[in-house]
Amino acid sequence: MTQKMNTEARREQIAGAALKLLAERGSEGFNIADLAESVGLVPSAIYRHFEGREDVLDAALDVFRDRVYGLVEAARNETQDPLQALELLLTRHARLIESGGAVPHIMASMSAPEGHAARRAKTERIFAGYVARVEELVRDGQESGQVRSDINAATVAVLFAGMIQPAALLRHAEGERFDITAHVARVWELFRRAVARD
Amino acid sequence: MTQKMNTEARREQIAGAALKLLAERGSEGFNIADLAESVGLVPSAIYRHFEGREDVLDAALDVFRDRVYGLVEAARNETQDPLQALELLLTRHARLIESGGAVPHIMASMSAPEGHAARRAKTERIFAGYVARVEELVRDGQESGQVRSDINAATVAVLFAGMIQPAALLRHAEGERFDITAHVARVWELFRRAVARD
DNA sequence: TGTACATCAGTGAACGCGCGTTCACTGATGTAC
DNA sequence: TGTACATCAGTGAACGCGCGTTCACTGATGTAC
Repeated sequence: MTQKMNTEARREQIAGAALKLLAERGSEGFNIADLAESVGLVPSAIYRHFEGREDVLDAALDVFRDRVYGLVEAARNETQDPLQALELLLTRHARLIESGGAVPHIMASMSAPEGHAARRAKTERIFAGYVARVEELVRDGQESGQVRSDINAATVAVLFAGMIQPAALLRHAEGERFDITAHVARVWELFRRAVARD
Repeated sequence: MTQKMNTEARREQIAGAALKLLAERGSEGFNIADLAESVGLVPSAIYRHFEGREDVLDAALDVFRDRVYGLVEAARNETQDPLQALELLLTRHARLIESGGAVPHIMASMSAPEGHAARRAKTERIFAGYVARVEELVRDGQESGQVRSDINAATVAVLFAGMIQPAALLRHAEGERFDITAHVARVWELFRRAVARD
C-alpha cells in the first residue's frame, strides 16, 4: 500500500499533478487513471480527496491561477518601473512555459466544452483577471509617463497576452526546437516600441 | 427519410458542419450524434461518408485550413502594399471570428490530445503554415521598405498571430459584449507602430 | 511507555453510462433497355 | 416514354469499449487511557 498522507496534503499533490497532465494533454486527454498513477495511487483513491473529475480540474485551475497571478505580483514587487515589470513578467512567463508548468494553452483547451459551464466560466474569469492585472500595470506606466497615454490600456493588455499565447503553442508544438526565451526577447522589443513614449 | 445526396456533396456539408461544432465546443465537446443532427441525419449515416470520428475531424481541419489560408491569399491579391495586406488580413480575420466561422481557438483546442498524433501534427502544420505565409508578407514589406529591416520577420508573424488568438478567445468568452472589430482596429495601430519604418 | 480503539487513506473488483461504431435492411434515384 | 434493375445513401437497433465512479474491505496512523 502506498504511504498514507493526510487529505489536505494529498489534495494539493493531486491538484499539482493534474495541472501538469492538463498542460501536457489538455482536458480532452486528461483522465483519472493516469492522474492516479502519476501520484502513485489507484484510481479510486482520488475519490477520497475529490468529488470527481470536474472537482479535480477545478482544483488544478486554482493552482494554475495562483501561479500565474503570482507571477504578476512578483514582477510588480520587484521593481517600481511598470515597463520593467512587464518585461520581467514576460520572461518569467516564458520560463514557466519552458518548464512545462502552466500554459495559456490550457486556457484555450478548457474554454470550450458546453456541458461544463462552471469550468468554462472559471477559465474565463482567470483569463479576464490576468488581463485586468496587466492592464493595471499598463495604466501605472501611463501615469508614470513611460507608456503612451493615447492608447487603450485594455488593448495593450490583450496584445501582451497575445505575445505569450502563440509562443506557448509553438513551444508545445515544436518542443525544444522552439527557443522561447530568444523569441520572447525579440518580441518584447517590438512591444516596447509600440507602447513606450517617444 | 432525409433527402439523399451524393456522397461527395454530403461529405463537404458534414465537414462544414463539423467545423462549426468544433468552433463552438472544441474537440472535447464534439460528438457524432450532434453532428448528424445538425445536418439532419442519423448518427450511423455519418459512416457512409467518413471512416470515423477522427476522419471527420480531419476533414473539418481541411475546411478550416482552406478558409484561413484563403484569407491570406485574398488579402495578398487585393493590394500590392504588404502592410495594407496585413491590415486587411487582420480585419477579415476578425470578421471570420465574429461570424463564428473558424477560430484560432480551434487550433489550441486541438493541439492537445496525446493519442491522436495525426490530428495534432496536422493542427501544428496548419498553424505553422499560417505563420509562414504571414512571415512572407512581412518580408515583402521589408523589401519594399515599409517594414523595419532590423527585426525578425518570424517574430513579427508570431506577434501578428498573437493579435488574433486572444481576441478570438475573448470573443468566445464574452460573446457579443466583446467588440472584436473595434479591438482589432486599436491593436492594429499598436502593431503598425511596432513594425513600420520611421 | 504500552495497549486498545477509532479514524480514515488506500485498495481492487465491479458497475454502468455515454458514445463511437457495426450491420442487416429499406427505399429513393438514376440508368439500361 | 415506360418498366426493371442496380446502386447506394439513409435507418435504427444493438453492441462493446473506455472510463468515471461506487462500495465493502483493509490496514496504517495517531490518540486515549
